[in-house]
Formats: sequence, structure tokens, C-alpha cells
Amino acid sequence: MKKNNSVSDGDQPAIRAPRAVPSLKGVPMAARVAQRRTLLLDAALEAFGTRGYHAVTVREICAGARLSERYFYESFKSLEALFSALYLQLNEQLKTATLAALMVAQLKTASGPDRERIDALARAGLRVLLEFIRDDPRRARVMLIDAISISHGVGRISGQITREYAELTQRFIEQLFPNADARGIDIGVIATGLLGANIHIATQWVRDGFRPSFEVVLRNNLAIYQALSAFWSGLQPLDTAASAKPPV
Amino acid sequence: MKKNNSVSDGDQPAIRAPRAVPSLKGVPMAARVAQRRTLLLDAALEAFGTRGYHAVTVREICAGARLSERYFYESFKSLEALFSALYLQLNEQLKTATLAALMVAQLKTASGPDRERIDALARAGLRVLLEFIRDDPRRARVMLIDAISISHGVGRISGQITREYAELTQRFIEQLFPNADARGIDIGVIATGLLGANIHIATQWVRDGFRPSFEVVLRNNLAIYQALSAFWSGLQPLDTAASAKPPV
DNA sequence: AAACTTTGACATCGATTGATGTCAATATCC
DNA sequence: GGATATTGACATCAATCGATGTCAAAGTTT
Repeated sequence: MKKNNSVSDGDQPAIRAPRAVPSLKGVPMAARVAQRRTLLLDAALEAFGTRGYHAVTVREICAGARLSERYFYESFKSLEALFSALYLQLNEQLKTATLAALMVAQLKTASGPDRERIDALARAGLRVLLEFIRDDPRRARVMLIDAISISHGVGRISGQITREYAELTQRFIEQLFPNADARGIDIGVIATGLLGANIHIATQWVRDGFRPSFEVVLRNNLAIYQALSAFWSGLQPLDTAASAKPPV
Repeated sequence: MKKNNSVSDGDQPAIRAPRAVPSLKGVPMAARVAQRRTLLLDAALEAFGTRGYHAVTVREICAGARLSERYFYESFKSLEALFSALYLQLNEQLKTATLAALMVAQLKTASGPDRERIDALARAGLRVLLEFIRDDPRRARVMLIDAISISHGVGRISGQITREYAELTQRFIEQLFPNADARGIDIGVIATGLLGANIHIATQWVRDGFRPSFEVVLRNNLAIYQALSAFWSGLQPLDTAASAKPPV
């Protein structure tokens, strides 16, 4: 970065202040770099999501985005930075969709009993997750598989996000089990297990070509929640006759 | 590979059959290459288990094993082949230990009721898994993290092994839920979820420096099994007062 | 001891990659 | 229309890695 003052450098005013070109083809500068950044992120989802992080190069990303390699470093410092940005973006999308669905479920069951509301909340959250990766399986590769194994750059981000999800699950379960730790229960471990069940079910669901069907996966994944809920509240199983009737 | 027949190649017997040197320093040839292979596998566990697969090179493996780079290719075709061998070796160890523990638990509870035996079997299997990665956390990095994300060479092996564990879990659960599919239950999904819970709990346990304690993790992981068992059999929860009493 | 094999340390080669630079063509502002 | 900024295609450079080769020292067999 060289200062380009118009009146400096002794006696030669040959170097003049560079005129800022605010807009090109009608779009301002900031919008253009943002558009290029979006193109790079799209190409990143395609490349990372199909061939995996470690099989992708900067050149491939740029070729996929139809951009020169210089514009890669305009928006991202390295491949890992691009992956982190993509990972954070996908998590933001999932989190937004999840919170919206939980909000709706909360309103719809506000007047009902606690057990029904909790059941509806779990079902809504699981549905969003499964829809999220069914609508674009590349997200599963990025979020559920690659993000975990990348070394200490993305690893800490991924670990942080995973911890956030675990805490979210944990707070959810705390409502499920009122006086849990009095009975020797560690809610953190239970929440970690439930989150792992969700992740693994979703991952294998993608791997097996979305078999079994969406509804079967959702119902059985939810059944694990119901089982824990019923187990610790000492109640009878929830209405499996109504919610677990097989359409197959 | 050039044939070194002592009487061939026209008229020049200059090339003679290479004498086989069966033993050097008292150890025969086969034992020496086997020993070098073991050294490489040890170095692989150290390198892969601490820095991850994609951050390791052939040179590092050879330096760790204090072997020349030529002996790497004597036993393994590529880094991926070495990782596959290590992965298969670790799985073999875990499988052997697990089957042995299940055998003991089976014999100890053969005369008791089914529910107690199933509970003992699950506890024994989980205990072996947790001990396996506590005794050497590098195994967790290799088996639970890296093996999943490697592309189509190890990926298929890892997928196959994962599927085997899922089927083992599934067969275990089939005993838990006698007439499950009649109620719209997909045992495969449940088994996948339980396996994912085990894996994730173990992974996070290593990451968090083995906190909470071994017994707490084991008890709560087992509680998920117990909850599902109790849920589907319609029984009251198992004796949580006896098995879930916190020593902390 | 001679002939041969095995071992170990190191060199070398080709290919790939990240990162930066070059340069002409195009678009914009004065 | 001229000066400048932006864009795009491509070249270049240093570093790394996998894979193979070289060569002398040590060990073994006859």
C-alpha cells in the first residue's frame, strides 16, 4: 500500500491520486466483490460437497466460479478460510430455519400439554435437519463429514459449532428431564449422544440414497427422543399408535 | 523383474542366480520385513493419530519408524494403503476385545432374566469401546474421525466396517424389540442412531480430556439403550436406583 | 577373502500447488 | 478522447511431495 498523495514525492506531481471508480456496469465496487464472493462460495459448495475438502484446489474453485485466481485472494485468505466461510454460512442457514420451525411449533402447541409440545418441537427440529440435507446433500458432506476432520483452523470452529448444538440439545433435554442429575444422569452426555444419533442417522441416510423414506427416518429418529422422555418421566410410551403407524 | 537363470541368455553365464540370504543377524527375511511393517504401523498410529491423515507424509512416517523410505514401499503401496492397514488392525483389535467381553457377559448372565442379560451385554460392549480409546486416544482420531472423511479408497472400507457395526447393533436391538416393525419401527434407523450416539459420545469424551469420568459416560451412554429397551417393551424403567447412583 | 545381498542415508526427478506477477483488452471518468 | 481503473487469461516462482535411483558400508555365504 503506497500512499498516492497528489502533492508529495518532492517535485514531480506525476503520481496522482487514483480516482476511485465507484461503479462499473452500473454496480458499485462493493457489490461486485460481494457477487464474486458469492460465486466462490457456490463453487466451494459444489467442490467441497462432492469431492471433499482435501481433494479440492484453489484452481478448481476458481474454474468452477469462472473467476480468475486473483479474485480468490480478494475475498479469502486461503482454502481453509473459504471452507470456514462456507461452513459458517451453512450453519447460519440451518440455524435460522431451525429456529423458525421451532417458533412455529411452539406457537401451535402453546395451549396443549407439555409432553405434546416437547414432542412437536423435537419433530420440527429433526424435520428441518433432514430437509436441509435432502434438499442439497452437498451440505452433509461439508457440515457433517469434512468439517470435523480438518486440522486446527476449521477444527476449532467446527468444535465450537458442535458444542453450540450440543448445548442447544442439552437445554432442550433439561426440559425433558426435570430432576435428572439427582438420579445420576449427566445431561451433557445424553445430549451429546442424541446429537450424535441425529448426525449419524442423517449421514447414513444421505449415503444410502435417502433410504428409508423421509417419514420413516424422521419418525424413528424422533422415537429415540420419545423413548428417553418416556423413560425418565416414568410414563407410558407416547402415542406410537398414532405417530408411528407405518404408511409402507 | 528379470529372470536370473544361471544357464541362459545365450553364451554368457555372467549373470548367476542370486543366492537367497535366508537369515540376517539371526532373523529370517520374512521376519525382518514383518518387523519393519510393524514399525511402520506404529509410526502410522502416532502420526495419523496425533496430526490427522491429511497432515502426514511418507517421509514423516519413515522418520518416525527410523526406516529408509524404500522400506515404506516394501510393505505398503501408498499412504492410503498404510492408513487402511492401520484402520483394519485397530478394528480387529476392537472387535476381538468386544467379542471376548460379550462372551464373558453372556456366560455370567446366562441363568438370569433376559432383561438383565441384555443390559449386561450392552454395558460390556460400551465398556470395551470406552476403554479402547481411553487407553490410546490416537485410536479415536484414526477410527472415529479421519477414517470417515478419506476419499474413495479408505472410504469404502470405513463404510463397510461402519455398516458391520451397524448390523451388529441392529441384531442386538432385534432382541431388544421383539415385534418392532409391526409398530412402524425401522430397526436399521434406530441402530444407526445408537451407533452414532456411541461414536459421538466417545469422540467428545476424548476431545474434552476424558471428562466426565469413565463411569459417568458409561452409565449415561448405557441409559440410552435402557430407555429404548424400556420404551418399546412398555415396561417401567430399569433399576436406575441401583445402576445410576452417582458416585460423584 | 571373494562374491553377493541387505541396509541406510541421501540425491534426484516429475508433478502439483499456493501464491504472485505480467500484460493486453475493456470500461469508466474527466 | 485520454488517463486511469478494472478485468481476465496466462505465466512464473518457490516449495512440497511421491516415487525412484545411487552408492557405499555392513553382513552373509561359499
